[in-house]
Amino acid sequence: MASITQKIIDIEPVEGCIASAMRVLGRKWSALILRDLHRGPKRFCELEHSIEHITPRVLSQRLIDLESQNIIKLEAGSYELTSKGYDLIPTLVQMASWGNKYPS
Amino acid sequence: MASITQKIIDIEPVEGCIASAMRVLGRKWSALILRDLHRGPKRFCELEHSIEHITPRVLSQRLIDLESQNIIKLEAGSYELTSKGYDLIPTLVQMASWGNKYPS
DNA sequence: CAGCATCCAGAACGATACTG
DNA sequence: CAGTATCGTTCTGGATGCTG
Repeated sequence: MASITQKIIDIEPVEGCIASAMRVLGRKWSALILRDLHRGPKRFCELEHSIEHITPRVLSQRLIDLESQNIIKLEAGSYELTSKGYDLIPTLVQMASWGNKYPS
Repeated sequence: MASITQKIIDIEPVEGCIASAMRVLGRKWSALILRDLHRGPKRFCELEHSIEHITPRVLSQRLIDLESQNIIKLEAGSYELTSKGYDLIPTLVQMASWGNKYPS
């Protein structure tokens, strides 16, 4: 009982907050970039190689998006997660576990 | 240390799983519809009224999407979450809590 | 009430080629 | 290496009006 109530309370007033997360994660490749950077800093070309099929144009766009939202930062030629970006990892884990339970 | 390693292991092999979740949550209004249905079954016009600014066309599209993915089902004139849809709530809560911590 | 049909504007993405 | 420039397509969603 309490847990269901809790969930409602958690979500109820914060639809804008869900939208905030979606602004970060809602575009193609974003989650993959975060997953990659979660393992450690990477340079542009490293990301380009580890994320199959992404084009430099889109990678560049996504990196600019994420940087402008302070999810990642460019440090000495490498991109790395900020703490704000790192805090998104639990959400990614949660999504992955759902996707794992219900493969499509 | 262990927790970081754990996270990497959780995410590493399942990029397709994150994509699965994004196919559900990645469209506009989807999260709001799930949040609403999480409180209980609702009819078309109830959703239409509780979700401000959504047009019937888009609501209809989203409902069809979600139903075809077995996230919701139509039961006696009302839409309700399936267990698959209900299992998405923790992700929504996680996203909301992130968005709450970092308001945009 | 519960949608569906049309039309349209803009965003998002992909392919390819090019530059400092 | 680290991107940027151009071009074209597809995808999305908003506006509006109609139907059983």
